[in-house]
Amino acid sequence: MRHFWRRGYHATSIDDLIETVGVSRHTLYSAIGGKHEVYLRCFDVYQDAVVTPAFEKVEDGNATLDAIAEYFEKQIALAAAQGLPGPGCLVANAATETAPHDALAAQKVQEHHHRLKTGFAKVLLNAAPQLSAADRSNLADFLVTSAQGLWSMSRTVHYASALREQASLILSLIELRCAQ
Amino acid sequence: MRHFWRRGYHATSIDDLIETVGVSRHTLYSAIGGKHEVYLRCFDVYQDAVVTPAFEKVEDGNATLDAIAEYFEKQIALAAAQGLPGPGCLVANAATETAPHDALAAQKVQEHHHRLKTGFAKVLLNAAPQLSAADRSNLADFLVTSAQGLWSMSRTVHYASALREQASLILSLIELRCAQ
DNA sequence: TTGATATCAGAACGATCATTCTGTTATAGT
DNA sequence: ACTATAACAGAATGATCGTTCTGATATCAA
Repeated sequence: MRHFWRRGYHATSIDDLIETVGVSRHTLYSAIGGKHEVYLRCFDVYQDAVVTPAFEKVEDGNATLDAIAEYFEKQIALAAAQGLPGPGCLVANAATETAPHDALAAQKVQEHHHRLKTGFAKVLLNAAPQLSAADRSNLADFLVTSAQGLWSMSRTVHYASALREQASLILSLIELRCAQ
Repeated sequence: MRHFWRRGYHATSIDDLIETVGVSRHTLYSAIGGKHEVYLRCFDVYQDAVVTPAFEKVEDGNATLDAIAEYFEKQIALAAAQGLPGPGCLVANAATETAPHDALAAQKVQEHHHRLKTGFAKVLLNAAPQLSAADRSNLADFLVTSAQGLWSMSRTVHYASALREQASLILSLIELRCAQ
């Protein structure tokens, strides 16, 4: 997963995978099936290992905008810990690299976006109940797109501070809109 | 350029290039140098052929927020004309695929981001002169990140309407902030 | 201890990759 | 018309790719 995450699908070879995991070629193929199957399974691993720890507070029924700030901050801190320019987000990377030509990867991306949107929408329902459902839906989509932009940026940027400023600006704009 | 744009660097082969362009292998290598050199030149071609036509109004000294809306709309219309899910933006794709492991590509991405930021900042200076320079700089960065997010989305989304809603929401948030 | 299962290291395969090289043909200047 | 230059098609090369296959080794229940 870490190889696909950092280097992408095409730039990761079977040798990279078996060398890092310490498993034999035969085992990889007999147990999982091949490179593409491994890739697809990585999305599920990524959800459990990376997305859930940072995002589950957002998915809590009583979350506020702070939970979104915490999601951003956790992912930025993770990126900084792994070294910037960093790996970004496995799913965001897949959205640009593989999704347009890989229906199964595209489905994993869609599922992730749906998860994010649902979480963001739940927070917006708490934070700005006066907004229409359509407005909240659009704002949730906006947050998904913003996350996509942020994690793309984290692959080219050298300082976490740039990402933190971006994240806080996104949230301040949301707050401004919610206060309307 | 179109191959790199749509399929990315690793998924594009020399055969793809010479077949599409109608040039011989020998000519490609003697005239340009190799795959990587072709790739790097494509960024310049892309600036002239795609970015400038959509963005030059933003770079005009007297541009308003409408010019940014027009930039978004032109790129969305182009994506829709090429078929969604589309190729997105060559530079945005490079930001996630190659930039982290290719210093020269990373430089092209940086130059593009700087171009966008400078254009956006110029508009903000006209639209909201009461804001501090730091605020305008942050908002310009935000617009760069938003563009990155939008063009990433355009590689997974099936309807241009989703992109148009996103673009208009981004602009409405900017307007809200500028009216403060 | 035996036998079945699982995992191992590594060779082998066909395909594709980027790149270089070999002749041949077209073009353009004199 | 002649010559030099440029572009051509395509073979050849060495490397790497994903995948399959082979035989050896380890694990573990009976």
